[in-house]
Amino acid sequence: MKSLLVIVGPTGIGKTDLSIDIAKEFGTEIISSDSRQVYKELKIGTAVPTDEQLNQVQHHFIGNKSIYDYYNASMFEVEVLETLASLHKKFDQVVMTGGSGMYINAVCDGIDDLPTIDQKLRDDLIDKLEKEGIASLRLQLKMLDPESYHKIDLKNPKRILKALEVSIQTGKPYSSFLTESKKPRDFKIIKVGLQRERDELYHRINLRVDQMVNEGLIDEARQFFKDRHLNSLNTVGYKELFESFEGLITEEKAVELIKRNSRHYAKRQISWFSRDKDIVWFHPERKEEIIGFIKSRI
RNA sequence: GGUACCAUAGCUCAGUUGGUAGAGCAACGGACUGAAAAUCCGUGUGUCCCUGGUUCGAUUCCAGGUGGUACCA
Repeated sequence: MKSLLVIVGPTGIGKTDLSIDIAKEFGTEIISSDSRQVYKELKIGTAVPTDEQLNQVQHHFIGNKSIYDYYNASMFEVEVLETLASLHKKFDQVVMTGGSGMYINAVCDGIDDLPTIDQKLRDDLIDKLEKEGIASLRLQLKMLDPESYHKIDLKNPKRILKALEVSIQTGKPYSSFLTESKKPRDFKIIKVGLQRERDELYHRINLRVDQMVNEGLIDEARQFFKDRHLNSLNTVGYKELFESFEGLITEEKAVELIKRNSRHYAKRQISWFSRDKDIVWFHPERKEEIIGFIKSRI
């Protein structure tokens, strides 16, 4: 049976290097599952693999979209399944690595089918949120979809917006679209998680941010200052620099915040992945053990 | 060497007229179904420098010690 070797872990843990080694070991290619590395304009701040690394192993889903495109986890699911099907014709194993938990889940378990939301409706709801406050949206949700109202986090505007968008556009409650079931996949999924001591991880993150700055992160961000409202640029490493360009904070402070926000991001990833009981955890330097583990499962 | 001041959370510091303590930042824990590097929720984590004294009780008062800072030599 064909398999997908999924390598996960927080930002800065060492996924890229290990994945290349694993892909070489199995003579295969890599699918990136990173919601920001898909944007071709964002290179330094998203820590995409170097040209040298990209030349060693064929990568997919890196720089294949533009920051001006609309993109989401469901689109990622569809596109990856397509790519994976064609890769599996050539390779028994394919590696997938990245830190975007929701994107990974979309590929491994699938997400329920929902309609694409009309941009006008989304804008109107955001407008309503700004003008009338979250309480107004809550009330509307309570009427349109009482089940979601009881289930979702009512303090989180994005959750309420999502449920409302779907309920309004389809005329059916958002909760009625949720099946709470996994989509079957015709390949085996093997999940490897990477972990290190927290201090060590944070040290690596801090160093990597300094390195990004040396490589020209500030210029890269400045280039897209005009596009700072785009969701694709609501990203650690860019949003902090935009604030410094606006004169709200110093550049030095921005770099400090990038480090802190990257650490916070890493923590959120750790929380997300630790819930997945299928993941087997290793230290990134235990390459032989990891390869042995994969071979025992395929 | 002398004098003065200081020593409280990871850091910077506040505070307790004697009843074991708090703020900012940092940190920690969690949620997550199409914007997810997003968004949201929760948590003080402490030999109050050490030893002895006074006291029912000392982080607080007293003495000595240790470390630091400033000034005088």
